[in-house]
Amino acid sequence: MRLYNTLGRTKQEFTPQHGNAVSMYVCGITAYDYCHIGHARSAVVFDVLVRYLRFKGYDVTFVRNFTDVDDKIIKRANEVGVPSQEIAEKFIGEFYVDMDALSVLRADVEPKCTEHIDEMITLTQGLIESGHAYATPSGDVYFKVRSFPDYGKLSGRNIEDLVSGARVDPGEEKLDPLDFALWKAAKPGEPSWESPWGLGRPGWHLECSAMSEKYMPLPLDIHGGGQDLSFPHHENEIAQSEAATGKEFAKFWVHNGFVQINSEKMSKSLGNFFTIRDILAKFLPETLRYFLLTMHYRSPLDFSFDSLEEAEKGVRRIYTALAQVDAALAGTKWSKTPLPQDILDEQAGYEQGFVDAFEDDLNSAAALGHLFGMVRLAGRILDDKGYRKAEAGRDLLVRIRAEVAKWSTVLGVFGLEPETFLASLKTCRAGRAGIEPAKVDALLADRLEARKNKDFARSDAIRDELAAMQVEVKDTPQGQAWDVL
RNA sequence: GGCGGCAUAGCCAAGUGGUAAGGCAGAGGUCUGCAAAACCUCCAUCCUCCGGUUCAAAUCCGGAUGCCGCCUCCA
Repeated sequence: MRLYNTLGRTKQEFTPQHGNAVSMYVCGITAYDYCHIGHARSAVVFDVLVRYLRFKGYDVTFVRNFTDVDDKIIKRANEVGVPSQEIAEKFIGEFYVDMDALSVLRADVEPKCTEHIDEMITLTQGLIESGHAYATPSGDVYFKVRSFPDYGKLSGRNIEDLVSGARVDPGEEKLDPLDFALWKAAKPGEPSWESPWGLGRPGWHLECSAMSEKYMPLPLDIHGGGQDLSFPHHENEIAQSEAATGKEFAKFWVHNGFVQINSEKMSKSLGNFFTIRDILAKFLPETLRYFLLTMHYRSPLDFSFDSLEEAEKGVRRIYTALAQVDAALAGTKWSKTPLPQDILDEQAGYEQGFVDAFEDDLNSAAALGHLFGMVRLAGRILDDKGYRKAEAGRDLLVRIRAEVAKWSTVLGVFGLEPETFLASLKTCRAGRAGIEPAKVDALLADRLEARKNKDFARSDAIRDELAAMQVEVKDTPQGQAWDVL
């Protein structure tokens, strides 16, 4: 497959270095708060990448870390008045709740920073010995950026450009403003560990270098993360790891685009901030996951509840079609009517298109287009009285159903029983609209009575009343049904 | 100031130099007591603007305009 590599800024053919094995490291969360929609996007994007690589038959080792000691965690802990480790553990637990809801698979290894202090100390020591880092009198250790000539190769910056933006905070003892902390001397009230430089804790960038190398050989096949991490976090990881090992750190750098609100960055200070829970209070997890896949992973994604509602309609359309296909396949009598070749060709085209889309830089948005094509084709078969009862028509529906099932394992969407999903969706939408099902049922009973008496005026009046409640009545062969308007 | 990204129909959105996927909305139709739902069909001669390269450009190059991101913690 072709993958966009930030290192080089081009799509490149992805081939694992060692046969079938793929090593992939993705920067996980800093556990200090509930996950927001941006975390959801990153998690889903890389989840789909892992699922697709496995689908292609690769043996993927996927490592995703937890940052469980960090300034933000400590700050939060101090506000609440509990140990920082307690905050980290709580939000790691909450991370799993959200990710499980979104069908994001667990990584093979999920290392925590605090469990790899020794590795980080060893790495830092090595960097000091080789002249790439230095300790200060107060017990900090900094990486000497100018000792690493390739610094800036990922983000396309050169050292001179960076000088103007760099700054030294009061109290720092950097030899050069560009240098960044590998190890921070302990301050009162902070968690700390023994080290050759006294009590302290690791800097943020260090952990990914230490943990990725521990679990996978360098160079990594793929290193991923959000676009914002490319500088300075990933740049610093490269500097640390390559300076320490002399090996290339990662072959492919994959970065997902940001989630925006009204084309602006989401941030707590702007008040345009949505957690995964905020969204799942109103929408099904599968709707959110589908929504995230309707845009290419590198594009900025503008989030709004209106777009989510649109996505919800899309998911419903697919599941509704699948339910109808399943119902038709329950039939038993089949004719010998053949299907025209162009219909078979069309289906083959969608199947190929789906693969091609994923092969071209994980283009889930294009792939979903082909899925809709298949579903439309199924609709045409079902709509044709001859085809829907023909063996050839049945075979095509079976083929479409199998294709959807196959891709649902990659997308992590459309894998449920259609009727189960549609029932959940109805409950979800009714809840959002504030509809009381008992009240609806009572009115429907009255309407049924009126219809038995052919009192259509009364029947229609009740229908209007229900419509005012956002309830839409449908008269089906099986009787009355309702849905949310 | 430095680095980078994006501009495609009413809205969302894919698009790898060869003649504009898909979704939502909208219109027509089938069905229905009438509806709704569902399904079918239709819906951009054109891709922000101006130049250029090419037999051929939404796609490549140059310029303009607008929006956004990174350079400080950030998915």
